[in-house]
Amino acid sequence: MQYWLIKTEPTSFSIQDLAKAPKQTTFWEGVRNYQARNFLRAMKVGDLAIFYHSNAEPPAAVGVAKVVREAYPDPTAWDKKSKYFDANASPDNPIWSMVDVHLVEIFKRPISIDELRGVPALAGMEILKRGSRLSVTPVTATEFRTIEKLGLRAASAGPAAPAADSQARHRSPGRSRR
DNA sequence: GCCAACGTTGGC
DNA sequence: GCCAACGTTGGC
Repeated sequence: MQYWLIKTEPTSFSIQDLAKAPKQTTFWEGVRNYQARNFLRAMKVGDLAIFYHSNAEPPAAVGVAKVVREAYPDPTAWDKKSKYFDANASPDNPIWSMVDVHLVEIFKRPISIDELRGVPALAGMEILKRGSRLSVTPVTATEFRTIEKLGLRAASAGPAAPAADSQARHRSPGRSRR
């Protein structure tokens, strides 16, 4: 049993999309990085993954998904109409893999990257490192449980609890670079 | 919109 | 096989 973190841009595919998908299951297609692909191939049925929204406001861990089918060829690689098309891939030489994942739970509140960074037990996580770009990374059992526990804890009363539709918040101008 | 970090590409 | 140029990612 292994734990993972899978990253997606919610404008492309969000955990809400997964909740609405048939059988709340989807193909995790489009991974086009060898290291991430190799992690996909190491996934076993029953493995659990933190579902993370990148390029979101805020970037956050938003739920948990479960691997329900192990790696098999990703056909979008030889679909010329797909944005994931790779001219070097073919049914005979798939190159890229995907897994199927099923929704386990949507967190009661998103755990933002800022909050994750504030948890000492999560300090070693790949996703929190500057310049981390891998869309699939392993996490330890402790990291997984720590994030899940935060996510399942009801939002505390007060302004810190973001409403589900607070996406319209815009960035403040003039932020200084670190 | 900016730009650091990183992977990939291609000339040599 | 090196490495500069280039493209992409993703937090800010």
